Amino acid sequence: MPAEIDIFKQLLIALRQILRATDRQSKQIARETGLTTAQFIALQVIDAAVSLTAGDLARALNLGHATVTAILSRLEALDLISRSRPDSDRRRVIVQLTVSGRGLLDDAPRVMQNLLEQRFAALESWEQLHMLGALQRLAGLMDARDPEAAPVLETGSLNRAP
Amino acid sequence: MPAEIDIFKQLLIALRQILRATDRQSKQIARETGLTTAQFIALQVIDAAVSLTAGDLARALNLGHATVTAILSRLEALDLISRSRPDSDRRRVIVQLTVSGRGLLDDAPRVMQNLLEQRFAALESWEQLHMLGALQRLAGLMDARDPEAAPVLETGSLNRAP
DNA sequence: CAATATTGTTTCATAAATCGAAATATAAAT
DNA sequence: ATTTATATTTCGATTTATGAAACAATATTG
Repeated sequence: MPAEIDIFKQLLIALRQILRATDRQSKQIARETGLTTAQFIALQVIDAAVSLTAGDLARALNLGHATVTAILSRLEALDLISRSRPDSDRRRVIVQLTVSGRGLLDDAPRVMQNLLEQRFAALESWEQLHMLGALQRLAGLMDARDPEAAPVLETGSLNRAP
Repeated sequence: MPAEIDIFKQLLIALRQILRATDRQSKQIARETGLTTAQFIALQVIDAAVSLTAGDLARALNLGHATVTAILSRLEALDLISRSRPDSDRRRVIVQLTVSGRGLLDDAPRVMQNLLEQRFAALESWEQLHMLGALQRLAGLMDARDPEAAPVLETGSLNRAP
């Protein structure tokens, strides 16, 4: 039985490495754009979503509503996002990128992601699929609910606009 | 070429799912132990390392020295860690878990990790290796340096004590 | 219809995280 | 002995983060 435990430990080690790399990346890019990490990540999530409310954002970031309100206020003051209340339900606040916000993201030096993309593209096709399968499987396993229900399109309302 | 891009996008989606799940997990456990997220994660890293200094910790967490000093001071005030200057080099501060610190980690409800461990253990052996291989490969790809140099034991001085 | 409950966001107060720059202390180098 | 480099802390200032309470709009239901 020691073998199984060891494999799991190694899995956690690899996972931590990935987490660390991702974290480092976010912080670096945030610094280069002049934003804080939280602000930059929020901006990315807003960009990735077709349409989302303040509450959606709080859920997506695992943050409290109050925290998100503060972050949004700063991003709004920087003219990177806009808030508006839809007539359909005037309690909601829908959040959107402004032109400046989109510009910032477009200009953001995505060196790390591009590097990963390049390296990934250099892999054999079968290995890409392999890796994707493994990651999706893992994501399913980490889901608090049914591990078999690993819906690829499960990101809240986070389907990128075309 | 659209196929390759799509696979990469899906990879990023799965990655974000994993990141989100991990984040949610950390926050939940931290709350249940009465610590903040930053404090709990720091404690985990300290635990995982055989021996580490304040600077090591800052590096491992991708945080500034000043930040780590503050976190350590709070953990020390809670009697969860201890600081000491070794005679060999009295500039350094080596950080260690106290008995209480170890106790807290042992008692911490690791439900999510246990859940993952269970589900992972339920996989076929070949699939475990599969997944591990894919994760290690990905971790290598995300390394800012040479992607081929994906040393499994590359965690700074973070090799868990036996 | 009106009273009530629910939902979504913001305000408020407070603690902690975060950073850069400067200060301090030790070690290493010349 | 000076100088240079390393390691941590202190200081000051902003941002993050949270829960509770306040508000506003919608939904429910009696």
